Amino acid sequence: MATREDEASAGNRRAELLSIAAGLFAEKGFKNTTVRDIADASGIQSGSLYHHFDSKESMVDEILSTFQEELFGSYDEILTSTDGPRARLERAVQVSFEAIDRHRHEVAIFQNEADYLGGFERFAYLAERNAQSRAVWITLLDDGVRSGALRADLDIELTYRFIRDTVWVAVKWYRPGGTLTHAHVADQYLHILLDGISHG
Amino acid sequence: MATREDEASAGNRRAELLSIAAGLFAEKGFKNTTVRDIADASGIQSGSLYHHFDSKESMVDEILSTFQEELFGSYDEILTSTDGPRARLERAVQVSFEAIDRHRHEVAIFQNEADYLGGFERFAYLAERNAQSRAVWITLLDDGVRSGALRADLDIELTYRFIRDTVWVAVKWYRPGGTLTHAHVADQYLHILLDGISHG
DNA sequence: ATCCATACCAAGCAAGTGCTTGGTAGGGTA
DNA sequence: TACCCTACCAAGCACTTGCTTGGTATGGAT
Repeated sequence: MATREDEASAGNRRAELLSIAAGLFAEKGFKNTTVRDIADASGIQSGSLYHHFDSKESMVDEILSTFQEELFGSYDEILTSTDGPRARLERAVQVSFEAIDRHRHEVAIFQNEADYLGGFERFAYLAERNAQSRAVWITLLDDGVRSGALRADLDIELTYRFIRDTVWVAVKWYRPGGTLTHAHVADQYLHILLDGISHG
Repeated sequence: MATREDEASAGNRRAELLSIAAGLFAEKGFKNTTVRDIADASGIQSGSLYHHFDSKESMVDEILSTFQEELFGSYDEILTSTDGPRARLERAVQVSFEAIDRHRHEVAIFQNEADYLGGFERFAYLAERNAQSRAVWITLLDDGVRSGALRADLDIELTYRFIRDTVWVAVKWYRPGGTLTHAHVADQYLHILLDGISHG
């Protein structure tokens, strides 16, 4: 019978391999990363990966779905909070930059591969998550306009796209442990987004 | 001896094949597009591509370098113009959205593949172009702050990244011929960037 | 001592990859 | 007529790809 330690160590090895794979997928792209790349980086043979995982696809599947479950948990907390519209918008931005800080590989994979992977039935949930994310931001922006916190003449759809794009694309240059903290980047970004860069 | 018509028709076929390749590279990625994909889309055999081009790499090379030559020509015009700092910043944003409108495949390829291709000596110019682009925006932002057109407390480096990212990432969703014109998108974007989305 | 699950290796297969080769149809040139 | 250039085809080569197979070492449970 498997003890708790066995499962933990088995889970650890799985998690370790997934983490290595995530780094490679993020850096080189999913299709451009071979199972031999992952195996080499893990110090094992390529065939040995198939003891832990069904396929290369199932690896990226597990990486993405696990991450998204956590991220959308955070969004749900914001939507159900009692904070004001502006505070909730700020919180959503901060949470997103936190995600980039803590799960940059996962964010990068989602940004780079969602289009390609979305073509497979198995990854249909990626499109659903996209729609869910859009709903979150549109809600926050609508509430902001209705409450008077945001300009009434905003093009909500375009504003949503600009926010989404600017937030997530930061994964291309943000590096945890550098001089910029994710909180600082979020602050600066919110300053630009809310007040603009123009003088006065 | 080759007549002018021969060269034109030869050039046309080349350009046609390059355009088809650019569409596929943009849609599926460079590595993920096979020479057979390009050949099929062109209605010829894969081997026949090698009558026109040395390699798959040389195709994407020609696509990217041609586009960048044109784009940076536009940036140079802005830098040498006599307009004020704010007008030049607006013009740079507009020119960039025009590029997305007219050369979305090329922009998409550059956005998606610059990291991967940049690893090859042949594509070292991509990094140079990136530095050149950064110099353009930093100059415009510096001039803006010095002239008083932009806030004095701006984090120039972060602002540059936000502008660059937001402008170019629009290639992921902008489609020419849709309800949104590139000029409208540029206007809305500048409105957000310069004045912010906050009320008052 | 026996058993068994975990984690791995060594070898290789079928499909797909970029690219090469030898050849041909057709239209202009000398 | 003889020649040549452009644009292509048909076939295939060397290599890489994801994945499979049959086996082994290790360590804990019975």
